[in-house]
Amino acid sequence: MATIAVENYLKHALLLAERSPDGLVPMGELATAMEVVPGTATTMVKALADSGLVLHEPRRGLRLTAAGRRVALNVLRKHRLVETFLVNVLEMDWAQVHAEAEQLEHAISDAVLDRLDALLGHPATDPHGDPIPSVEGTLNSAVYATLATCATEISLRVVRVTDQSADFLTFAEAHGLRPGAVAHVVDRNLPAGLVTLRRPRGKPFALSLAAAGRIWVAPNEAG
Amino acid sequence: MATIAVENYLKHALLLAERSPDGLVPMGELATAMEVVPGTATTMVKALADSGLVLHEPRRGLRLTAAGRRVALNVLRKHRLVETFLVNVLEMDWAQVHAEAEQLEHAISDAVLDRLDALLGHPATDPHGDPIPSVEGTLNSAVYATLATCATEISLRVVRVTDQSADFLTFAEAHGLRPGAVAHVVDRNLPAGLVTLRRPRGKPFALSLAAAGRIWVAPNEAG
DNA sequence: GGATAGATTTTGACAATTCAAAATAAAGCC
DNA sequence: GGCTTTATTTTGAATTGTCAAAATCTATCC
Ligand SMILES: [Mn+2]
Ligand SMILES: [Mn+2]
Ligand SMILES: [Mn+2]
Ligand SMILES: [Mn+2]
Repeated sequence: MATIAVENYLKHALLLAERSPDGLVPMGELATAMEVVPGTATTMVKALADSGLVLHEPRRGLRLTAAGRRVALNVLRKHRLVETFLVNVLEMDWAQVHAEAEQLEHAISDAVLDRLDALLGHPATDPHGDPIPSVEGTLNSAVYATLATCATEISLRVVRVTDQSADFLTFAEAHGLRPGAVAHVVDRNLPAGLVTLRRPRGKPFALSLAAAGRIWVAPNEAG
Repeated sequence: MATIAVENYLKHALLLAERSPDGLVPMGELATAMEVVPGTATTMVKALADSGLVLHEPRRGLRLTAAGRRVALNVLRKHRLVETFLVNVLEMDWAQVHAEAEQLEHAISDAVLDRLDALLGHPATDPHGDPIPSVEGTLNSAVYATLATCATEISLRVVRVTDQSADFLTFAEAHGLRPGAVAHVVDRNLPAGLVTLRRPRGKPFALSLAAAGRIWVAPNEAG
């Protein structure tokens, strides 16, 4: 059985590898994600390489092996199904559940995972719109436009909020920016770094380009 | 924050202290419960004593302090509420849930605990009839008769099954011996070490005195 | 009252995970 | 090409939790 530390390293390696064209994860990025000093990441990556869970390319970075990816996807599936459970069944605040899931993802057995999945009706995404890996180990990695990059003056549907910080999620929630919400970009002022939004029957409000970039959107078919 | 190991030691210390008249837990019993060699228990108990969670009486045993008891009750509450959730909501096998709760009890925050408690309707006992400590830290330690000691030929209600092993629980379940079930002792043969039971509309069946001692019963008021 | 058996403690060691700080490699810049 | 900056690795040490085996108590039994 993978230890909690091993599960966390592999999960973060997967998330970073997904955002990298060639799947190579620099050591420093992993260390930052894990909130450890670089030397600690090096030590752990070497141990993971010895267990066949990653490939270590010295001074370049690391890659998940098939075995490592399998473990990482299982942990990520647990994380996101737990978040969905905490929000949909226990009615917890979506800004809080990431921290809870960070612990629970290591304590849930595959048997409990299956029951949770059934209870929730086999959801495809978690409360933030993050895709839930399937039991078979496939992960929907579709990329969308964001409020920082999408067309203006057309109706949009929020599909994903890619920031786990409680502050940001509370802000998003306060403005109704949850997956499924409808909105459109009224104006984008690049020099000022501002995006102005409006939701149906709502007042226009502004957010920074950086914040807008964390909200993924699709054209609103029904809009 | 107490580590997982510390939480487990304190929880087992509490369970052993509850079954001891003066609250003194011999080192060997703790070591056996924790499945470690005696020296390991000594080392840990000294560390717990340094943190003010137990009192170490060398060569005699240990006692929980108020602080240690508080932590232990919180872990036990998590354990038993999780078991209840797994059986009542996720519909898992009551023989399986102890092992699952053994992990989950360390991953559940107090916030999640509160929500679970509300979802379950503030239960007083878990699926095995084990009392769930209250938020305030009280633990119902009522002692009942067992099938090995109770009167014969009167209607009984099962109130508790005090064995966490999956094998025993599966056996009990197969004979309908869950808390709430009604049965009576047909015969008790001490030399043979056998107790013969019968459930309403069921065939008589036998079990050992040792097994019978793990099933707690009360007179069946409605019987 | 001393030998003995059983429980407990001590000692020395190891695995896992981490940090601080020094050493090294790579990449980019005159 | 040598110099500088930055990322990575190495080294030495600490912490937590564990075991094996030796040492030490303590209660009990002639
Ligand atoms: Mn985690
Ligand atoms: Mn999420
Ligand atoms: Mn446990
Ligand atoms: Mn129980």
